[in-house]
Amino acid sequence: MSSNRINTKSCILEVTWRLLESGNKAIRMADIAKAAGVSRQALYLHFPSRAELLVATTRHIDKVKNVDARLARSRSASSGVERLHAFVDAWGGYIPQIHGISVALRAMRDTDKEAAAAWEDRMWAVRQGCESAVRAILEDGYLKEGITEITGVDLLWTLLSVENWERLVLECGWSQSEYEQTLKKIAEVSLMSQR
Amino acid sequence: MSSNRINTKSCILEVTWRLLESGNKAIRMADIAKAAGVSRQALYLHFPSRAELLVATTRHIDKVKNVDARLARSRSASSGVERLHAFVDAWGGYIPQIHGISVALRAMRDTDKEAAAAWEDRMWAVRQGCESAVRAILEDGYLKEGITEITGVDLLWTLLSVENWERLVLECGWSQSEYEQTLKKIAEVSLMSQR
DNA sequence: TGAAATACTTAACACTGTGTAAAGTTGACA
DNA sequence: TGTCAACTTTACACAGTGTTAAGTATTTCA
Repeated sequence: MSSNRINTKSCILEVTWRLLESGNKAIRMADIAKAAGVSRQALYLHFPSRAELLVATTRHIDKVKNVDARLARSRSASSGVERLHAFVDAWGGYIPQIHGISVALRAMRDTDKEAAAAWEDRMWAVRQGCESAVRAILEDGYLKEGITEITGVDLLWTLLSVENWERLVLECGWSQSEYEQTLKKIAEVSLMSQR
Repeated sequence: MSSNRINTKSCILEVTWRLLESGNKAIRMADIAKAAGVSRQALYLHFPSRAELLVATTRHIDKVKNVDARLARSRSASSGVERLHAFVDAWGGYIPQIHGISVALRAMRDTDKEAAAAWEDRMWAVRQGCESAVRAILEDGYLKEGITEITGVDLLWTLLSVENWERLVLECGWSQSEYEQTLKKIAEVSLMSQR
């Protein structure tokens, strides 16, 4: 694991990612160091704190998984409903990839400002995606009566939360495609006027 | 605060409740002790651990707020849709009351078995409520095609999560009645066949 | 060849918060 | 008067994060 001198920093990021994704909550700095084959103190040579290591790990994952490209694809859809579907696919499909790190980041939110800011930032990006989907529906003239643009965004953003994915997929045992299909349907009937 | 000798234990429970509800996360044993006017060690004379103090506090709140009576009322409704509405009112209206303690309990879930079990227990009770609402809809013959009893329960249970309430009410700034009305509507269009 | 820089290691310690342990105080009650 | 219950005070163990300082090995470059 030490891969002598061939970029210890990215080795640490990879290992952190792997450990967090392993499902074991309560990953400590010592665990990461051990798995990366470096001393615990070496982690602090590369990252000032646990929170910043986690934040750097999310950025690393985003880069590897190319989240921008995923989300961009949803923006190219023409109609509102297509855009909605594409966004649910893009973000909903991304959640399982970042689930481990998201658990760790959320757990630190209460005590650590860095972590809180990083998570909020991430959620803000998701909200942007919701916003453009809802706006597309609005422009098509299909936004349900009684729903404003803002409440529609609030609603879609809430439906697509990581916590809801966790509950349905991890706790209730839904498959990823059941999750995606059902969320598309619920988003539709909640936001769009039916005909 | 010390209310000399007039039941220190319930004084501790009250103070714990008040502190958790104050919105400040990161309430420590020392904070509770100070607010209750006893030494930190006195807490351990009444409660074996922080987790068990929190669990006892939830039980105390349930007793004071009479959660059983609240939920029982929803069971007396005759039609499925009435039952659904009554349950959203009952549980949705209860969430703000237990929000503080729920944050603390969820934060401990990862590291403490007691806390995890207590929260799961609570969520199981909510799920029961969802179950009887969905079953009533099913018996009325109004359960949406493509939705089984179980997936319906999963869905309603997810919609009514504390996390969704937090997002809509605390983050998005919805009023409690907006929350309740909208959730009733979404539950309806998601679970019931429209006519 | 040798000095300096880089990337670590080892070891020790400060700090926070939980939980344990033991000895001392106070008031009620019999 | 003695004893019990309900505390208090003090001290410490333990885990995990983060800091500090001194030492080592390898590369770089003058």
